[in-house]
This record gives sequence, structure tokens and C-alpha cells, in this order.
Amino acid sequence: MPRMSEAEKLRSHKRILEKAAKLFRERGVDAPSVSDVMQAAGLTHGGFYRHFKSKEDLVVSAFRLAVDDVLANMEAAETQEERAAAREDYIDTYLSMCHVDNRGNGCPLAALAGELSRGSQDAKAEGLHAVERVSEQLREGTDTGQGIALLALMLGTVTLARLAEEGADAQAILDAGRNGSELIQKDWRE
Amino acid sequence: MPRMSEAEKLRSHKRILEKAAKLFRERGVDAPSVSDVMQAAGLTHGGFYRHFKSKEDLVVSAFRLAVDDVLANMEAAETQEERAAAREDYIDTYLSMCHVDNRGNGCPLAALAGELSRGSQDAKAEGLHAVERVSEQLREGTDTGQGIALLALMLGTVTLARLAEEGADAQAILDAGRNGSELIQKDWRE
DNA sequence: TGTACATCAGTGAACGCGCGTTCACTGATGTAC
DNA sequence: TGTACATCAGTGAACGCGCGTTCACTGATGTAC
Repeated sequence: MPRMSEAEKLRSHKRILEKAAKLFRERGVDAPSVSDVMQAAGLTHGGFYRHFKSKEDLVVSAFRLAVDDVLANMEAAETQEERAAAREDYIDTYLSMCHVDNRGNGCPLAALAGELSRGSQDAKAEGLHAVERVSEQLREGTDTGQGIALLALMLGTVTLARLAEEGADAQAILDAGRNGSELIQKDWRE
Repeated sequence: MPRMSEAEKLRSHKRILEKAAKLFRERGVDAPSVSDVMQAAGLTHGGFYRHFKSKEDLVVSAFRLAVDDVLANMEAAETQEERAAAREDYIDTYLSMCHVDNRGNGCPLAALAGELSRGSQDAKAEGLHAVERVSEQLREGTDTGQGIALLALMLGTVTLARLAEEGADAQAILDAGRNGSELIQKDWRE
């Protein structure tokens, strides 16, 4: 059957990254094996090293793709209004029950920041870069601090809510986070 | 040499828990093996199952001990002033560079919430219980929401700061978190 | 109080298992003439 | 354009390794008489 064409390889590569980005966010970076990821991409584990030099390489690349994905709407905004709308939508979705129990498509920092910070230098650098990109989109004025504080509060809120199994407790945590986020947005404006 | 006395067993048990509480916070729940923990406690891995029924059992017990530890000062406060002072100290220490690069004795939720939330029902329940205990100590008035929002912001801040290697970036993140935490405290009071 | 015996904390070898990675192989793809 | 050949994407068996857990064993501890 092999060998596949160059175009086919590119498609495989993209599929591996997409599946990895989802699996790692869902179950962490350790739990899904290289075999799991390759199987999800419709391939066998042996071919993995034609695409990535190690599992760690995959983790970093998949994390970056996940960040690209969640920021796509905000980064694509061309006017001020588009950007403000995309930003509001991002915050609203972030602090929703849907985000709490849908890790696979959610914020990669909320899902993986803890593990990345214990990982290699590369992993930490990629994580920090994500913090810069996300907080940059989240801030309203010129102060980077607002974006960072907002991201920290939202990430913390979702992390805590994920400890409560989609019940009243999780909703209470989300509500508290939402109230806090409004304070941060309001006060930083004045 | 075996068998040890009952008193000796209790001391071993405590030592295992203390070392586990530190190792898991430092390196996550997967990285340290049962052997690692037992070795840190000055024992060999074989005796582990006289103390805990599984590694998961140890994780949950060690997490609880860590929560007890970090809350000791606040929960021991007897007067309003003592409590306020302990609370202020907790927040100050939490948002410090010392906390950022000293995971082993730091907030167990900041270190492990992500992993616990992907764990067993027991692990999640223990994590949620910790959220209740910590936020209870953190709130100033009657609204639980303030304590939760404050905890979420602080936990998120330290999580992000840990991606930056103890440099200016980490300090900027801590500063943003500190500003945010003051907003949450001030506004909730009014 | 002294003795005989059951208990069990701790040891270290051994278990099966799944991991990340390597490798010989296949055969369609891409290339050189 | 057609042919001969090198490349290499993907396969699946195999590698060493460390994991969580089990187990036969040791000998001091705790207990019953």
C-alpha cells in the first residue's frame, strides 16, 4: 500500500496534529499514547516518527495548533467592532458549562498549563507564548496586566469548575468567575 | 529486622504521606512512582500496601494532607484579627515568586487541580472539597463567590507564572494577578 | 511474670503490562535519463 | 513520453524499560495463658 504521495503525507500530518490537540486536552499529555494518537488519526504507531521526532515534539506542536484554533476568531477580526464582539464571545464561551465539560476543544492553557510548566524548556516556552497571545487579545486598553489577570481568573475558574461534576457546584464556580471577570473589566477601564 | 511497632508504623505512615504530598505537588501525580515515594520516606516499595490500598488512594490522602497544611494558619485563627492577618499573609505568600518556584510546599490546588479533575470520582470530590475549604477562608463577607473568585484568580496567576522561568515575565504575571485580586477584594466589599 | 504463638511491618524478587522508540520491510511515488 | 531506479510514508513485530501490584519470607511485636 505505501508509499503515500506528498499531499497525502501533509493530510496525515494535519490529522495527527488535530487528533493529538484534542486527545491531550481531554486526557492530559501522559495518558494518550503515541499509538492512541496515531489510531485516532487512522494510522499505525510505526509511522509516527516520519512526522515528529518524539512524543514531546508532538505535544508542543499540538498545543500550538490548539492555541491557533481557539484564537482564530479574535485574531481574524479586522475592525474594532469585530474584535470587541469576538472578544466578548470568547469570554462568554470560556466561562460556560459547555467549556467546562468539553476540554477537547477548549482552552489549551486551562487544559495543559500545569503539565507544560513541569515539562521541558520548549514546552514551557510554548506555554508562555500562548499566555502572551491570549492575554494580548483579552486586554481592552494598553495595559497588558488586564489581559493577564482576566486570563488567570478565567483559567482558574474553569479549572476549579472541572472538579465539580457538571452540577450546581460547577455553576456556582462559573458564576463567581463571571462576577470577578466583570470587576476586572470594569475597574481596569476607569 | 521487621516487624516494627505500632507507633513506628504510624510514624512511617505519616512520613510516606508527607513525602508524597511534596513529591506529587512538585512533579505531578504520574511522575513520582510508588517506589520514589517509599524511597523518599526511607522505606522500600514492597511495604507500601500495608499503608494504602493503591497509588490512587495515596494521591487522594496526600492531597488532603497538603490542604490541611496550607490552611493550618487560617483555620487555627481564633479572633477576627488573627484570621484577617492569616488571610492577608496567605494571599501575599500565594502571589509571591517564592510560591511560584516552590511547588512542593505550595497550594495543592494550583499544583494538582488539573490532574485531579481528570482522575477518579474520589479524586474530584477531594479536590472540590479543597475548593470549598480554601474559598471559605478567603471570603471576607457572607458571599462565597468572593472566596471562589479570589482563589480562581490566584490559582490561575500562579499557574501562568510557572510557565515563565523565574524572570521578569513571571513577575509581570504575579503583578497582574495581584492587581486583579485587589479589585476583587475591594469591589466585593462595597 | 514468664512462655508459646499468632500477627504483621517491612523486604526484595517477581508478575504482567503498556509505554516510547527502532527497524526490516513493502510498494507506490517522484525523479533522472 | 517511456523506463529504470531511488526514495520514503506507512506497517507491524520487536526492543528495553519502568510502572503498579503481588507474594513468600523475616523476625520483632503484641497477646493469650
